Amino acid sequence: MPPRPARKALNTYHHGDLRDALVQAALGEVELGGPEAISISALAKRLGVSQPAPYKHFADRESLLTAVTAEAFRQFNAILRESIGKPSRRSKLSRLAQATLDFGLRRNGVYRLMFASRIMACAPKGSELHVAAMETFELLLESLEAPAVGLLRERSALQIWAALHGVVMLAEQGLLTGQLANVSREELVEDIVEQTKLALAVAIKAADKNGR
Amino acid sequence: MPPRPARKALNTYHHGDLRDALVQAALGEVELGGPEAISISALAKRLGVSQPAPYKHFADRESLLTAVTAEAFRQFNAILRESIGKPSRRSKLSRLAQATLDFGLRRNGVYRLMFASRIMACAPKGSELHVAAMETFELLLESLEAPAVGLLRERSALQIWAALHGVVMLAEQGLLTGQLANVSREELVEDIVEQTKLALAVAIKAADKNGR
DNA sequence: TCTTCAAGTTATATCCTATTACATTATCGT
DNA sequence: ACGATAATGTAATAGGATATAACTTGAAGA
Repeated sequence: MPPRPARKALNTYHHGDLRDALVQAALGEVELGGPEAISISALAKRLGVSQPAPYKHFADRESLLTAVTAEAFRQFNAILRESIGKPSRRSKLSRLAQATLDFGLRRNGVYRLMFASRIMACAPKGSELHVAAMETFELLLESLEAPAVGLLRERSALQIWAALHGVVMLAEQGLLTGQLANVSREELVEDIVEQTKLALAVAIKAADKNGR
Repeated sequence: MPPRPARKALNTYHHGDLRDALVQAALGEVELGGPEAISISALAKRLGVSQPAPYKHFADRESLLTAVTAEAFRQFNAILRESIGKPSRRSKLSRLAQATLDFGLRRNGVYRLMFASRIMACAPKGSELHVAAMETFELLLESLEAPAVGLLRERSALQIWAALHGVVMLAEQGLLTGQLANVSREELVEDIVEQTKLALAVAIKAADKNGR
């Protein structure tokens, strides 16, 4: 029997949905072993097609990685949207931050592909990938429930975003040692959220004072 | 003539200092193309030795990467030490932060190797690499000129460290768009430093109030 | 129906990692 | 000084990955 039911072709010759199957399978590999774990030929074997078949859908390994990264961002965005949406006693920002931490630690291979590979750096503005990544930042801005607007708002968002990344990276790399090892990551993230809110409040007060 | 003067052997057969030459050459490759740019055989060719020669010094590609990463940390530490040391009107913390930003953007391939590859995650405690990385954190703690001690001090250090990483990553990946694109990275880093100091001051005051 | 094109196939070139067996030089004990 | 031995090279080769070229199959529209 064919390795995948396929959407159209039930005969063995045409897979029917190879492009999508490749992206999904690759995402699975990345989840375990990070970006460098993706092997075109291994994926082809796993999906029951010949080794060069993937090249009908992706020009090279890099372009497959790009598609996989874009898909990862879409999945991440869906998770963030859900975390913001559900009612809770905690703030939207706090929920988004915790969801990011969770994603970053649980699916660290994927996270590294998204935020720490050179794939993103090569994505031109307006590309599928760049759009998906920008949407993530939009969600962050949305979750920042504060009266700040414009640059001040973006700066605050950036700072919390940056701090979050850092915690995920450092935690994953075993650099949270010393007394920090005894503090839960959730607590650290809450610290960051609170600190950002505090700084933002101070900045807004200062801006008001100048404004009147 | 031999490609490198070598320390001892002037004959062509023995390179004389291949291990170190490999690490240095690899560091150069990483600087341009990131961790995945390292190729054992390319390095061997570049250094004028046979392709399997490097395997006399490193068991496999990964173990070369580990040595390169450790060397990168030592170089980074030297830069940080210098930045802290030289007199300036700015605070030690600010100088260290700016030096980190500069390193992260200018030598981004190396930076990614240090903070965004899975190499660090595999380094056992006490290894050459882990020791070098811990020293970096020590320097950060040292630069944090504040009366805070113990956990509070470490938490503050972590937060500033995390935020710094985030800015470097996001900047490198072209995610500083919108109005943020018009703000210099140096300014963003200064924001982070100031914010951390503010939060720390608040925390210390709170701790004092509880303590008396 | 017949032509055409997207999506497969086999075969092959090239590059890289890694191992094995062998060669050469450095070092150190006697 | 000399000779054994370890360290550090080389050549040959296996195995796996990316990528391309040329051919094949079947789906879908004129």
